[in-house]
Amino acid sequence: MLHQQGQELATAMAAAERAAYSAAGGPFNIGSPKQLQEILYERLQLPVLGKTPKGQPSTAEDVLEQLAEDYPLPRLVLEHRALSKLKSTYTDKLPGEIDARTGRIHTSYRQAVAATGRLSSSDPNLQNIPIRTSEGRRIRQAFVAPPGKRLLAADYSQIELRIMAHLSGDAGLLAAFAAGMDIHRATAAEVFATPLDEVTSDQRRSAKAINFGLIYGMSAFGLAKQLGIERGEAGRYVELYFERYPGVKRYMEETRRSARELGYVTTVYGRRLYLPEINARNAALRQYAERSAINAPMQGTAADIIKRAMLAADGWLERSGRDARLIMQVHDELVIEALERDVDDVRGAIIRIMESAAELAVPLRLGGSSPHPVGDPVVQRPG
DNA sequence: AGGTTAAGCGCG
DNA sequence: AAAGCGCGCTTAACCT
Repeated sequence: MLHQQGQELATAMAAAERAAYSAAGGPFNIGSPKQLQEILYERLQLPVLGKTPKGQPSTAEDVLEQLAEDYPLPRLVLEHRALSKLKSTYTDKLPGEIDARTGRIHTSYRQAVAATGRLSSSDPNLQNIPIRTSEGRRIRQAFVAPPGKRLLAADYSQIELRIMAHLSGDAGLLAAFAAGMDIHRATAAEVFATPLDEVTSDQRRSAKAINFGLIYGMSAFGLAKQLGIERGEAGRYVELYFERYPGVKRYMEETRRSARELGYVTTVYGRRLYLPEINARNAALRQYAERSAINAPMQGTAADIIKRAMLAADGWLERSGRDARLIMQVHDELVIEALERDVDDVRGAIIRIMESAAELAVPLRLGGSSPHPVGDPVVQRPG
């Protein structure tokens, strides 16, 4: 199955490569940043829209994406890169990771790597198996349950934004989650002063970028870059957001203040992240620490919660006496393997356990809208 | 030959 | 001056 996809990827890569040579006016190593940089910025004289940390003209994805609007070569390079990433990292490698004794792929989780308390997965990393593109999703189809069993995947819906609502106590955000609203749509309606059912897809997309940006401590500059709009306009979005959700603004300010005073931030369950550079004179270092201060309580609390859910789920599965177990964790998602005949029971229990793993000021809910994951039935709430 | 770093990109 | 958090893996480029 992966072998077949590998062949197809190779063919598509060769086609993209030939087209790229034609657009570049001659052959070159398309995988070589140095050669590509020469072709783009010296031979073809394309505008330099970004630099690498070392000051070289960047050939990174977001830069090439912008250049692709006006020139043919960048799109072909991006296509080739996407295909090459899938083939080299997944299609070619995963078959060799199958354990001879179990016939399965086993990852290793480490508990003391990620600063926020997340698990990290390696050898191989099973927390970055493709899903965002259709070609990438094909790789997931290789992950299947043994005969008579099924895989269940259950992921939290917007857990970090729910934690932001909990931590900030913002009335508008709490109300939106209490009402079970589509949070990005609700944000768009507020920021753009539009009735909920008149929110455009563009407005929702912008609101989504704002919501994610908030979790990451992003500035108006970063938002502008992300949305491809003027900085002033991005600044107005942020201003409007904070007017509509003043509790969030207060929370962000208080988090920075407290981090400066204490030198650390904490999650809801008390995990600390120390930020020695929060008072640095060097602005870049200090601002990085500030963004970490904003992000860590939300990312870290989510990590705490899913760990509680893992313990509860494992306990329930064990006590239930069923032939069912936790297979893996992907930050806000658990994957369970169960007998076909037990699937409905296990699904119900997992939903209950994950949703009650923490008592926040907003309900915890599981996702259901996104087509999902590893193999088969996505765990959804009925109705 | 073997190790390290930089650039890039897969996921949440 | 920088500008969006947390990871791990692959390839190219550079080094010993």
